[in-house]
Amino acid sequence: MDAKTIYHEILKESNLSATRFRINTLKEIDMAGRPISRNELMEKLGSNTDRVTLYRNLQGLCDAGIIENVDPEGSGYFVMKYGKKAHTQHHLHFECTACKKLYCIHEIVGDISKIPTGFNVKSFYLLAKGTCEACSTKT
Amino acid sequence: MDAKTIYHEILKESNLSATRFRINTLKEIDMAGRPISRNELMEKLGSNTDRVTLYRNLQGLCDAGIIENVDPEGSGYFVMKYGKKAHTQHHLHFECTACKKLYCIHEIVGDISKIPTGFNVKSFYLLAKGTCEACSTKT
DNA sequence: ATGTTTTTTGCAACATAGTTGCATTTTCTA
DNA sequence: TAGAAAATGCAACTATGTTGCAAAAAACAT
Repeated sequence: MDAKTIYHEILKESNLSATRFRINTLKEIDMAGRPISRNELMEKLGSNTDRVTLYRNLQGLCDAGIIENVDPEGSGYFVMKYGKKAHTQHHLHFECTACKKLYCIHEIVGDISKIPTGFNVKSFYLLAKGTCEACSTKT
Repeated sequence: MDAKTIYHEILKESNLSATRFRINTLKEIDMAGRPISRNELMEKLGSNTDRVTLYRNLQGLCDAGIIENVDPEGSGYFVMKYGKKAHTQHHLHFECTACKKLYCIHEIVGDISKIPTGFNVKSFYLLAKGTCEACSTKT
């Protein structure tokens, strides 16, 4: 089963049409192996990619539970949910302001249960910003 | 000493001109008593308020250390820093998606020290979203 | 208090991010 | 493979944030 067929299967399992656009999008997200931004996706998919179609498909893939947006505050960072070790929501994400990459820091987690009663929590994010080791050591 | 004079003094201490715009802006932020968004500020200051001037002044007031943006990820929530109990950065903020108000949840704090070495941390945020008690109980 | 200098304001224009509607194309189904 | 259903790509629009500059306001020296 080649790569194209894998994503075809994933889409079919969620009752989504296996369009070329969706297959290419999933392939790029999966190959990145880390949460990837819309802008980086645009670059990988080709600069002539339609912005609207990308927005709509990323939203649709999130709704279907195939991918996940781990940083809905900014412009979004998307990661595969399917078939990988669960990308649990409540660890820290570190965004490098230089290279724009997002790192998962599993050493720091949040405990929603300590939020006072009365608040109806829908989402919970831990985010740090700064420069990663690679960017910090550049001259 | 009336209210206007108080803000005049605060501005002068930071070597900022005590303009009507800045005094009104500080008054609204102070009266809110909680972190207030740019949009809410615009409403309070009057819909004919210039967007550019508001952006520039909020930035300037932050730079001067008079106010603080507790959510620089989204569109920003501003709170008085001066003369109040310190608004420490590392507790959770809860944003109500219905009324757009931001609540400080001091029960949950983050521990930056657990971030692995190599990462050069500049900022650190904890954010939850959902509905607050008032909005949750509305029909 | 008044005139001069400096800073701030308000406007026009621009840039980026995200959304909506719709005709055309692609994918699905029988 | 033909018709039905869904997705794509385009134009246009909204919201958010930024830059440059002339006019107005504030600060300052006299």
